[in-house]
Amino acid sequence: MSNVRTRFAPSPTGFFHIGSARTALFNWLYARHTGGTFILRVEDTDTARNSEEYLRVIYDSLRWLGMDWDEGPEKGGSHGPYRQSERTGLYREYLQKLHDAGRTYEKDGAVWFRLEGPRRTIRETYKDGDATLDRQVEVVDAAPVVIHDLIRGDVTRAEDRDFVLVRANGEPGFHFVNVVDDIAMAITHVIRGEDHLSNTSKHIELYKAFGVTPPTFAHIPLILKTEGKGKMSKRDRGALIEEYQQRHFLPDAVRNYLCLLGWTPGDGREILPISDIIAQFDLSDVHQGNARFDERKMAHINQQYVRALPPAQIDTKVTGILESAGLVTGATPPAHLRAVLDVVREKVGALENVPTLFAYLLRDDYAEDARTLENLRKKGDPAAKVAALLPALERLAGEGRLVDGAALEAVIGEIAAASDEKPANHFAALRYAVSGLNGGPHLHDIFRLLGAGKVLARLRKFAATAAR
RNA sequence: GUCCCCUUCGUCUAGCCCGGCCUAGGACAUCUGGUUUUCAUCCAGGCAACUGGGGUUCGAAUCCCCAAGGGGGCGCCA
Repeated sequence: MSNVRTRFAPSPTGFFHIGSARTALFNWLYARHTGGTFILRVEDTDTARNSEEYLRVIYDSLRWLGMDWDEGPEKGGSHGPYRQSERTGLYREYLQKLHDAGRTYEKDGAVWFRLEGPRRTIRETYKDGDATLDRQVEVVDAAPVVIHDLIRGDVTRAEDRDFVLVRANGEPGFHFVNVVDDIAMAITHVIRGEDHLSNTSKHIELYKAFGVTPPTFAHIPLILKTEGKGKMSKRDRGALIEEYQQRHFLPDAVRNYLCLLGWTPGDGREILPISDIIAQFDLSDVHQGNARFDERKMAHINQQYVRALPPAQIDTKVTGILESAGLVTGATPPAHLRAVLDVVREKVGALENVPTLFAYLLRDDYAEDARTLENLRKKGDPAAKVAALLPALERLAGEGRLVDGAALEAVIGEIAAASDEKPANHFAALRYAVSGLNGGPHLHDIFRLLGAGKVLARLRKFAATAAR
């Protein structure tokens, strides 16, 4: 055990952003690495965007990614309550301290924090989105403060304007509650996104006003859009953790990838168990530059994790996915399901593709890939090929040898040779006729799983589409 | 506009702190070949970077300065 106390302090917004997940992760990792305490605190001061449902999203996402908290909502702890909406008494108390120290004043119904230093009024242009505003503002020549940052070293910055502590509607503002709670919860390390770095001088001013030594800071790099300008926003593809849950990514894989965004394991491995990551993780090794999100790399890592899964676990996951896609029901014969799983297991990469890749084994109405058909037609009408093969295959079926790979190969080779073509095209035509796809398990495996009746029915149906 | 942070292959990065072992390494992506009569996997190989300019030094990706570029803050959002 150590005295390290980190916290993740999200506000309930209804979604869980990948940047938030990574911030939570680094806090969690550092706490686990040091044997410290990881605290979850919900910053729900903005009552307008607050609901129980939104809180669930946070809890579920954290748990899905395997980040357990030692103190926080649904867990308790000695520094609670852990929802800011339940801590108003504390904020009143701390506001009084600032008031008594003469560091507050009221303006437009809000309570402001008074910076110390000479004041003057300036006129400035300020960019707000696309608009450029021209405004008058009172600035303060406050003494610069130093932010001790484990990732960026000492950062010196002078805050130059007063800020709101309590809004006119009575709700305390972010900077104020954030600092008060970090003090009250005895947070030792504040690990957050670099977008907070400039605001940290406000926080240092508050710590000074309270007469409290600030915690150690660690401002981690941001996650940028895959393409284009700026950081990942919730509208970007891949920005929300929910998406990965829905797409059946493995949480361990997502978490592993997130670790790689802004940090590199010292031993050179990229894919490694969380216990090894915890052992190696340190804030001083976190990068300074922002990282671009790359879903392809995450997909690759995910695939590695899927392939490393024990067969029984793959089966369980695949079955669940097939069930939720309506492909496997109570009516599905268990023996058939087992046989399907045996071939799926060998072929599976991304779990999200399982339904589209294997529907034809479980149902007669399945999607056919138009591009595959198009490509096949470039090498001659595939339906004509199937029609040419049909009599021989029917004969094979009659002998019960349709699933015999060698026999199948011999028959197809013979017919192909007769028309002076490569057998591969005939294989592809048959495959398309029974699966609507251009790849998958061995043809004789597909035939075996479908059974001669279905195979011949599908072949006849497809052969009938041959141009005359 | 202003303040703060950052800058190695297309992307994530190793190396940088403690200059020479860097002909700059790995991974993803991509391309080529092999395995698989398919697809996926797997294997082998290729393409590809020290932002620019000054300095310091016998020697700089590594140290210093400037510029440019990127990111973020400047809200009675968090």
